[in-house]
Amino acid sequence: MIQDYPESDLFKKQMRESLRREIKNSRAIKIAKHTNVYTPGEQDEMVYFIERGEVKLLMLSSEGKECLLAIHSSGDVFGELCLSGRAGRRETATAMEDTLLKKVPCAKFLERLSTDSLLEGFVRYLAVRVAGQQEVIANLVTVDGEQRLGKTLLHMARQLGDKGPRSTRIGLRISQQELSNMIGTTRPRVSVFMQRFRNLGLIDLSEDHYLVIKEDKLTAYLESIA
Amino acid sequence: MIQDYPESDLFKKQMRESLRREIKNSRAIKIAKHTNVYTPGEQDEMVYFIERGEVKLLMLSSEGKECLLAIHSSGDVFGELCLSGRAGRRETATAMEDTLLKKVPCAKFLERLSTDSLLEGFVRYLAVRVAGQQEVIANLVTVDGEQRLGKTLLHMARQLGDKGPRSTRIGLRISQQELSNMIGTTRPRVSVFMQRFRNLGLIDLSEDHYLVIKEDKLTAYLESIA
DNA sequence: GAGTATCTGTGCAGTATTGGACAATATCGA
DNA sequence: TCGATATTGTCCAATACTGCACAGATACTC
Repeated sequence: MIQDYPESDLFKKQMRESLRREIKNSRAIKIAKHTNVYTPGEQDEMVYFIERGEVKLLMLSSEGKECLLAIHSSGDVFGELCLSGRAGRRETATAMEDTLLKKVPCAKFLERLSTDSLLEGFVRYLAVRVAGQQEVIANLVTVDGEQRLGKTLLHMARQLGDKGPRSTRIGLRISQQELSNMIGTTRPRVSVFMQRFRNLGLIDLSEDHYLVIKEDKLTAYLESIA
Repeated sequence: MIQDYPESDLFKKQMRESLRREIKNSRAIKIAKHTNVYTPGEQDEMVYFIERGEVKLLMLSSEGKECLLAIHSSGDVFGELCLSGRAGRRETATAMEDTLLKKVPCAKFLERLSTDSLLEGFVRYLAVRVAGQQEVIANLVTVDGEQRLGKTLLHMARQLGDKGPRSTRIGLRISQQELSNMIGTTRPRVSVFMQRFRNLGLIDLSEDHYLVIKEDKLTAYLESIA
């Protein structure tokens, strides 16, 4: 089961503050909805910080099928993989809404972490990332589409959701196509599963048509069909 | 396409040396073939260094299906995810052959990296790991079983193989069952694909029955069916 | 070196998934 | 507010995959 990482949340906060010190005088970049921040092969070597908006990371296969790797929202950092030392982006970063970004050269970012004694924290943060991705990989390998969709919804609820007492609302539209590109099935399939979840009361739509996830119920259901 | 990361290789060498300084006086642990180094839930908080042998990391789904996440061989470090700060292992680490390990408490490991000024290098190493896992995820989501098997073989050739002029020999038996647990298909399926690769001369068996991979040909074939 | 366990090749029936298509709905932009 | 665009629900035929089963080949054990 996917869990919260309070230590990592703490670090993200510290990283944010550290980064804000670094970028407070730089101008924010406006990215219009549906436009790219960077594309594969580009060598911008920048780490981005989201002031406002949402950015998704996509990877395209040689046949043009796309995989949605992650959705980042305000306060998040992305593009940090230029730290790997490998030149050239491997993914596309696209704004899902009008977005305000600040950017820092990757070397500067590392320097700043170092001077603020946050390198250990960043190591911890990356270790959490690796662990999380291992879980995603294990899910793709071992469980079926319905289960994967459910877990992905839970994961997004935790990451992007506004937590209520018994449910979590996701204030961002994510199409079935996008969901299918995260879990590796077809869009009609996602439609059927979502329908099923809805009928079972595991998820819901708010009046303003945002997705509401009943975490407890959905978790219980997923365990029951495991 | 999966690529080499020379920077990361350099760091791995440095990390190895640093680690050896830390552990040179500690006794190595013998792990017999097919026995576990650690299992899910265990809280050993250790980072392991492989002196000799091979260790595989497995993750089990609730239904008991297993996912093979990685194979590490001599000179590698594993178990470093205890750095995430989250208590308890999430995977099983199993020796594939009789193996000699040394271990360091995770806090000591971090301390050592810090005193040897290797934290930045470790950040880079982890960034490479995250990037590599993203690629694995994208493959699982976007391409079919044959393609995934091919890419996995190429990946293993680079990671574990003895490179020859035109081919790479993998000096470690990996069963079809294990392969199927890496790529998320069934064993008979892997058998068919392997047969096909063999007939097309993309892979081979050495006289001593080890797997030989013709990287160029296999790469070309995978692109041709993409 | 015989016996046992494991691994591989193969076939097949049943099932799940894909990849269209299309109408109905919801959302966006001017 | 209306028309254009994107998203969703649903269906269906073609196909890919699963989950067996079993014989033959290999590798391991004593």
